[in-house]
Amino acid sequence: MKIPGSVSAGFAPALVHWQRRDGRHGLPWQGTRDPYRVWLSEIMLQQTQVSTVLGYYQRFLDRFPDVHALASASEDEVMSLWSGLGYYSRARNLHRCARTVVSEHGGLFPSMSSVLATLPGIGDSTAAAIAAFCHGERVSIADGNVRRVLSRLLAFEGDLSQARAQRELWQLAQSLLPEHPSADDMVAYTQGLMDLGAGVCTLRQPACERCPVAGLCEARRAGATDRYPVKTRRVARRHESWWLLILRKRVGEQSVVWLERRPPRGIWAGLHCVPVAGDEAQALSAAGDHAGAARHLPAQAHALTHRELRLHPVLVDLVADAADPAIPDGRWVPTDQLGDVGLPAPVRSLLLQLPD
DNA sequence: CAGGCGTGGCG
DNA sequence: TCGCCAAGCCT
Repeated sequence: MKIPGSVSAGFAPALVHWQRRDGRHGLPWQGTRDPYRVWLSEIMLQQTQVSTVLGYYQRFLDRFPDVHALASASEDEVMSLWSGLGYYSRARNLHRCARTVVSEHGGLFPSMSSVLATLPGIGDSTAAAIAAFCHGERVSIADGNVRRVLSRLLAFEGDLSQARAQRELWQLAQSLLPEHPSADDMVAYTQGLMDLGAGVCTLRQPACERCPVAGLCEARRAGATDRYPVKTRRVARRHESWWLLILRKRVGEQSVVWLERRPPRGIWAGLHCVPVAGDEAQALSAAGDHAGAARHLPAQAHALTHRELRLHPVLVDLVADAADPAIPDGRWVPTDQLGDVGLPAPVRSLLLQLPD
């Protein structure tokens, strides 16, 4: 695809100028070139909105002020701080990445995006963001904002549900970069792409009247911003029912619940969780002799990207001297220490609101 | 390469 | 309620 000369010449300067005047400047990961802080923010922001990340980011920085602190932590502590943020492989890769940076790079993040992209959890887009923000490297990010902004700007007809079209659009993004940018230019340009996508060139009802490049936009000229980005594939969401077995007992003043570790792959991989069964009979059989005391709590829906879960919590109170459940790899966790383990969001919320 | 992987917000 | 998706990566 060929880019009109006016677009390739005008886009980057207009975007840089606009970002400096009207873009976002107060986010906690802005105004620094510390690769650790930029990296942490970029990982958290993968598929996650700014408003969601804010609280997690500050807590992480408070606990792990630098890459050494993070590398020295246990994986469980990292997971507990990540709990609720989702896409938990990001947290494990974050931890692995910190250890790799310390053990193989002397505690310093590599500068070049191509080297950054070899680290766990850092793909091409995140590598570009880090290198552009920290060192002004002339590389383009390729996130959802860029795909939407550029597919409209160029009236790009490729189907972005296919990898090939995404690669093609990324090439176009590279060709739209400022020609001879200073480091500050690359920071403003990269941030500008994100700011434009997040606040102006939005999915629904884009605010073209506030857009600095509306005059260059092909979709706008055709009055067809809603046709882009082109995406055909739909997400098929499977419905499943899960029974959550909550085993609880009193130990002195406090109560404890039985948690096991989720398998290393799949949903909530590696997190702590109450035992999960595929149907009611299995759940009650896991409760063993105590199944008679089972209380069925209200079912709740929980949507994941590819599945729609219907969660059926079953609460069983055991006597204080009851034997441990015949479930491997589990342990009793005091309810007032649930904040210290990585739990899936619905499980955390469930355990925090148990009836007496 | 297509599919798997969380959660919350929005219209 | 439902579908879509948000600063994507890994296998």
